[in-house]
Amino acid sequence: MPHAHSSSAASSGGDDLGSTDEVKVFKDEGDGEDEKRSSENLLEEKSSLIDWTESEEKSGEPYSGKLSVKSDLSPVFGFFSPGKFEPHPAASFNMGYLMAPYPYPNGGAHPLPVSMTGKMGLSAGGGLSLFCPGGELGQPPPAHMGIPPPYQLDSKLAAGLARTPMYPFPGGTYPYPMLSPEMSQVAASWHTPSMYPISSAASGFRSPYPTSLPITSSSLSSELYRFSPTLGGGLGLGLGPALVPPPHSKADLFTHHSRSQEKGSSSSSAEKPADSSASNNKEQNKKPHIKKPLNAFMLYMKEMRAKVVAECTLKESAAINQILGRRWHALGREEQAKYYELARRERQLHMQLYPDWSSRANTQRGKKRKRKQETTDGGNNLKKCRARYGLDQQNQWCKPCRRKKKCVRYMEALAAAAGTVSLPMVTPQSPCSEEDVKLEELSDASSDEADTPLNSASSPGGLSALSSLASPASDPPPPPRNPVGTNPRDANNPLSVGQLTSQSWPRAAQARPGHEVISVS
DNA sequence: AGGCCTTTGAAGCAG
DNA sequence: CTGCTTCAAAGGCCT
Repeated sequence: MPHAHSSSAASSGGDDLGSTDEVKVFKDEGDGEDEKRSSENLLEEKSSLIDWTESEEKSGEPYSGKLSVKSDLSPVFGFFSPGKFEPHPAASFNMGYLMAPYPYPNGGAHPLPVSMTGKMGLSAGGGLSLFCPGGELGQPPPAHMGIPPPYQLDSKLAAGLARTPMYPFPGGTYPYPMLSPEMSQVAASWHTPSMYPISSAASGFRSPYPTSLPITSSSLSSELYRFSPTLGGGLGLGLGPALVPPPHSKADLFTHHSRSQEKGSSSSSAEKPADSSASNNKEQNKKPHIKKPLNAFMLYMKEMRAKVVAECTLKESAAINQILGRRWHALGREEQAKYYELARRERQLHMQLYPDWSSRANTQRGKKRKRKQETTDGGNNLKKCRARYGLDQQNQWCKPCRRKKKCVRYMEALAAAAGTVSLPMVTPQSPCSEEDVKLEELSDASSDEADTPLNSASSPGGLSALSSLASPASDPPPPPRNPVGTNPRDANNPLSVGQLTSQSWPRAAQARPGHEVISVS
């Protein structure tokens, strides 16, 4: 492992093995009305403290742990939504593999009020509501309950690194709160606690892996639980509904419940393949649909969606996702690291559960393939719009051009040539909350920094290209976000299954449409 | 009823 | 190797 944080780092990046970290409780100190609606729930759920104890990492047994439930305190695992914790056989366990220390009891239900964001963070110190509420900035929570960030980002880098903005904002700047000196300090020291309740429906995390056992609430049964790699219950991976009963049958293993699948149908997804057999061929029906594991951003969205929905009146996911995308970029790197780590575990678990699964199977599924994106014209079409209307009339561009934000490349290329990075073009998204307004204000105030090339790296890969420049030699080197290491199936992958290292960052400088990283050379 | 929108990241495929 | 495409979640909107 070329980087300092190999598997050993996973055991030292904040949580000593064998030690027990007491979960810091993030509690809303505010007294607004917002608390009212969940105060009762909060009180009720301040009944447990979950301590996560990691046992020593062993080869082939990368993650075994023990979860113990205490009383009197409501746990908040950083961004992990705590909630009512039902004592479960898995509350104390020692699983052999990939058991994530993220108890997500109650399906991710969160004891803290949703709409408190308006008065936390920002109002307190001009910071983000994403950050510590109530001014409790003194001590960060455990990194991610035993999962150290891939590496410790030095504060300077954390302060300076912003990613290429994906969204237009008033003033042509991107609201990177991290650019604020205050926020840089916060970012360097804090993990974002998830302070918001997540409705059970939208809650926490879906159960991407087979679930079948009806728990208590039928409406929640498919959402709250996910099964463990051992299929014997216990803590599920990461975020989601952690307590997962063993599936009844193998068929259950391949049953995915998701809102999208259940959309418009009262039948579960498990039944759906048979229902839609008319349109699907038999082969496809035989093969249950195994969904892709959620990536880091998806996990983040899952957690934060309810919060944004609560803050905003709008419920359209498209708009919500835009906001979440902004916040994702505004998120500190350590925060993101947690999600990357979780996503990595998701993939590992998924791989363990479905060794033969390939995403190709999903793309070739009976479902009507989504329309191809401008393949007929190829990339030329994108250039046509730009050439046709120019950058100043991007509203004239065709949808795909705008959607793919090809202009970003163009603009970034120009900016790179000029030594600065300009903004991407996207349909404007007005902020829905005070927080977002503040985000924009912050970005305006710090637009100069934001426009520096250093801050233009896309997340998170873009950071890699720049981090070395930004970080002094004495700083811990970032993990090599090399392409090789990202695919656990890759034989060369240092993070192959069975290993758990701190390396969790995605490919370096992965070029994405509209999210291109400008290499600084 | 089902696709679209919208986001980021992962993975697969084509050239 | 690079770039493109699809899918993962979500829910209102649109056809």
